[in-house]
Amino acid sequence: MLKLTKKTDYALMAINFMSCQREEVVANTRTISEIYNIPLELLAKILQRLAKKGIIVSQNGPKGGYTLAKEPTHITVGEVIRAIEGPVQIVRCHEGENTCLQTERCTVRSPLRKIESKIVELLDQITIDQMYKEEVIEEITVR
Amino acid sequence: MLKLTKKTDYALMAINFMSCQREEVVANTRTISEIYNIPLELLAKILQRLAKKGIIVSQNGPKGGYTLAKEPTHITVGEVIRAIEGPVQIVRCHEGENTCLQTERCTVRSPLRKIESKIVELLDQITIDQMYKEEVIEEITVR
DNA sequence: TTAGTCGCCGATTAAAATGGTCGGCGATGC
DNA sequence: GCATCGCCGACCATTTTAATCGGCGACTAA
Repeated sequence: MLKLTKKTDYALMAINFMSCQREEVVANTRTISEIYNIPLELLAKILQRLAKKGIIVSQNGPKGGYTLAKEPTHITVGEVIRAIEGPVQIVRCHEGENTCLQTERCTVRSPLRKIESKIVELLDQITIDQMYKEEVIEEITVR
Repeated sequence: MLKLTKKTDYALMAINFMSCQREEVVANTRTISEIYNIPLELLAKILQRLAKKGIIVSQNGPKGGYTLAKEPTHITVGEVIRAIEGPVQIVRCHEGENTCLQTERCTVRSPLRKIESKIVELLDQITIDQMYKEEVIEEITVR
């Protein structure tokens, strides 16, 4: 269906929240989960994944939580999507791996891959802080 | 996961097949299903949907089948995707309809919609006959 | 130093979307 | 009129996604 998972939505919300905090203010999972009505355990997992991918940093112990690992101007939407969902693939089977029944005569895989790379290019151009500036997105171009 | 369904893959394969036929040659479901190893009943449904959406035309009776309703230069990838999957929505909930728990404070819907429209724009620029010309896709640009 | 807060992780269940199947009907050319 | 094809709705199977549970271990404030 060419759509993002809820996990990705949650991830973007959380990152946006952190980007609105002052530097060095740690955001804990519970707070974010309550503000946005996101199931706590689910959000916890998502944040852990983002931390593992180096997009956010965790701080343990009481008064612990998360902060952004880098400036909102250096985190791209594509990066977040890949952290949560893995690589963007609009068609599932790749050249090597695949065993789908259409393999031999598949006429769509290769052309769709090119379209896919255009989409990835687009997603990698948009940073978190740009997302919230209408004008900016209007002006984004993909070569 | 930001990916197309198999149905869409099948639809594109079928349309590509028809576009390779000479004008006025009807392609029947069984033939296409055998060439590409697509389950017959499933393909049948897909073609019916494409016909209903005016992308292909059906011809009933023995020796019946389908032909393209218009030139391959006038069928876009976006159009085919919408025919099979409905409107492209990278985030599920719309402004009006939605009842999701994050509605009140959702910070991602609106920005993601803008990205979505960029993707749609891209898909609507690529026609079936362009899909198979590498150079062309390389040159596609989204404003 | 220790208790409570919080992150970390794997396994499991529930819900939704997708893929694929079945059976009957209607049109039409031979 | 009958075999061949498209048409259609209902159904089941599979896969993906969403959400939950339970236990562990790290850290730091008191």
